Amino acid sequence: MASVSSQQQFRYTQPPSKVLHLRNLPWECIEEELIELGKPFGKVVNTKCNVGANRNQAFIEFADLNQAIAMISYYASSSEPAQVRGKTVYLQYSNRQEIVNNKTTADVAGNVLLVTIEGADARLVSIDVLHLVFSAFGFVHKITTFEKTAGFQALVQFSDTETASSAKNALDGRSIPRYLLPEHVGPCNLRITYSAHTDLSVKFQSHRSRDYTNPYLPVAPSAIDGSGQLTVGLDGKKLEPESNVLLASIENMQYAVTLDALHMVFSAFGPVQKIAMFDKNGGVQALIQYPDVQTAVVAKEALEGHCIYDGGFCKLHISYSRHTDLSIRVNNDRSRDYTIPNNPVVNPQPSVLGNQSVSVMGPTVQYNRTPFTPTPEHPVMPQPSAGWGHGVPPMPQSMPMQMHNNPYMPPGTMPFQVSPGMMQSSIQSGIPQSSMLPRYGSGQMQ
DNA sequence: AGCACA
Repeated sequence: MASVSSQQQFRYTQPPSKVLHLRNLPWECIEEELIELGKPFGKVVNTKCNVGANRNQAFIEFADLNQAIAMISYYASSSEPAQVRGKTVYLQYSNRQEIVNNKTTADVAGNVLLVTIEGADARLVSIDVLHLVFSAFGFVHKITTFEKTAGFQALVQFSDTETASSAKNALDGRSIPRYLLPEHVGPCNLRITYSAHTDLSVKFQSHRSRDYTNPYLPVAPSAIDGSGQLTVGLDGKKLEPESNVLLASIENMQYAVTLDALHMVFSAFGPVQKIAMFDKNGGVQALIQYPDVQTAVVAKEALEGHCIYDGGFCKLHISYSRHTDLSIRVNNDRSRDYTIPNNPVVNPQPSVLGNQSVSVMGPTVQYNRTPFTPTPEHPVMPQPSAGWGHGVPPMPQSMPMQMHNNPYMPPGTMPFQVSPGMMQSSIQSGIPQSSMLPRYGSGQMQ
């Protein structure tokens, strides 16, 4: 009933209303700014911002019609236009007499965000990139992704509303940093609202959903097979086809790297099934086999470019092997099949790590050592963890690493990059360090 | 730069 006549819709002079319609507002204008704008003329009793397709329109409602008239009259004759953040805004009477605030769930703050990834290549954004982006604001508990008519969407669960709000405020309307995306992927904007969810249900770790609080959650077969999904490394570069087998080459090998040392390093991310070491190009390389691609991905991302020992010694370079199952003919000091518990070891070497069991199944902690001084006998890097993924902090999750609250990068902050010195804390926390935080390109600001 | 209800 009472539909507004279409002739009245675009008349230049609307009949007065205590509701004013504002347009040409700056990006993501906030209710407080609207109140500030109207305050000199009267009492603003209601507002509605982020209206319209571009979300750059708004309404403000005064307590009294005369106050609205005062504001319109003032700016009608003022030499200075109404401005918000220095941007001229256009005012007119609304064709409605009151603001109807349909507070939807999207407006009610909660700890779960509904994220819509906009852009032609939105579905090429991997869940890992999303995790990285949102981890800048606090510990991300879970992420689920799905496709709806609205496009490619994700639900991102934080511990609390405050953390979720800080992420929403900083990221809504912004674009995912270019360097986090493969080169051929176009711009991807984030639209963020609150979800009514409080706790997401994640059954499997997969390319569609992750639970970073539960290292023991089974990995979905679909994730293991990759299903042709395009994935992106933490550095944003396109990866060669993922594999459960990693090829590690060791640079600057001042210390002999033993099979056991490699086993310890790589076991931090999951059960190592097989290792084969060999010489190539005057250096040492090794193939490390995990039971699944996921674990290998995590290990690669965490270890690439880092040194086994302090001082830049034994720097690892890791790529995916084309192998999927190594053939270990004999267990010796250069190759081993850890899936065969009692395989005789030929010419056994004294293990520098002591008498480790070779039973490896499941992410049980195998090297629960007290802190050690890094030496060739005790690689400095990977603290063994039962963590499934890089997003799983072995530390108490009730105390997620405190990131600085402002996600915007200070000038000069480098793009996401793991320097060797960060390695330890990166792995332990599972959360990017502040200096690794991505910088967010602003959405359209004008 | 021209009116919301998702």
